[in-house]
Amino acid sequence: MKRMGRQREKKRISEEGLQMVAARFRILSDPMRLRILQYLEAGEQSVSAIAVAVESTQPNVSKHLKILLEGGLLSRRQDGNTVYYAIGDATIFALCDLVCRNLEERIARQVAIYE
Amino acid sequence: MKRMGRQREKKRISEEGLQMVAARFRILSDPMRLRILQYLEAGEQSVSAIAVAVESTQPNVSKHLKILLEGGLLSRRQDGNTVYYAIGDATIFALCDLVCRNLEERIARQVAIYE
DNA sequence: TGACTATATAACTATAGAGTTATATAGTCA
DNA sequence: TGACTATATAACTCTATAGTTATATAGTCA
Repeated sequence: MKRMGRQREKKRISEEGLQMVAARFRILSDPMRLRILQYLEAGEQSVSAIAVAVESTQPNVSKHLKILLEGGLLSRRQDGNTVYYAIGDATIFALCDLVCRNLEERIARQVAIYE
Repeated sequence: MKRMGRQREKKRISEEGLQMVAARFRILSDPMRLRILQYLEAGEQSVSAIAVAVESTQPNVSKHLKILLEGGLLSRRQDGNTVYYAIGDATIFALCDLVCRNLEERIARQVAIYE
């Protein structure tokens, strides 16, 4: 017998819930944002450092950081003139790992066809 | 000592890999597609049945089904005149569960602030 | 064959959003 | 204060895509 929490156990997700889930996936559906997240996996970084690392412009990176921050995926810390962003929700890496593993399997299966 | 597979163990993801991951997230970033997936969780269904269930038009549903099929998330089976789609990759439900759990926690935390 | 049904596709509209350039904001330091 | 730096925002362009309507395709059955 499982834990029978308030939800879980094969319940439908409400329309509002589906929109929230879709919005979360949408945040992760941009390569630039994934690059930023991957870069921040090592620890917090300033905006300008991130811009250099992901090879984009500062305004573009700021915009993406805002999206990630408002999505709750990052945290923000200001020290004097510079602003540091860091991973605020490590769950995303579990998500990405799932997707990566899955894609690897699919590719492996495709390759297997030709062997 | 862990399994030391070909990849894994904190490796960077290539630019191409990031684009594939982003594309996968993009497929899941639409509420209508999530509705379709949720409906199909119970088992395979015809296009017209899906259209009714998700309250959309047949052409619109067909388009989304194509996206999901090409993304490898669905399988397709034709029987005479009607076409049945089914979940082709159950991993997506693990993904959605992760996101849902996460959102629930976030909401719970927000609520807690006001108690 | 022709009438009918189920699904797919084409063409179009409307909107969202990624990137750019220019500028505003806000902090530091002389 | 003014010069300088770091970040945020505004305004714009361009592209992608969700949804619609109309039509094409392909299967069934008389």
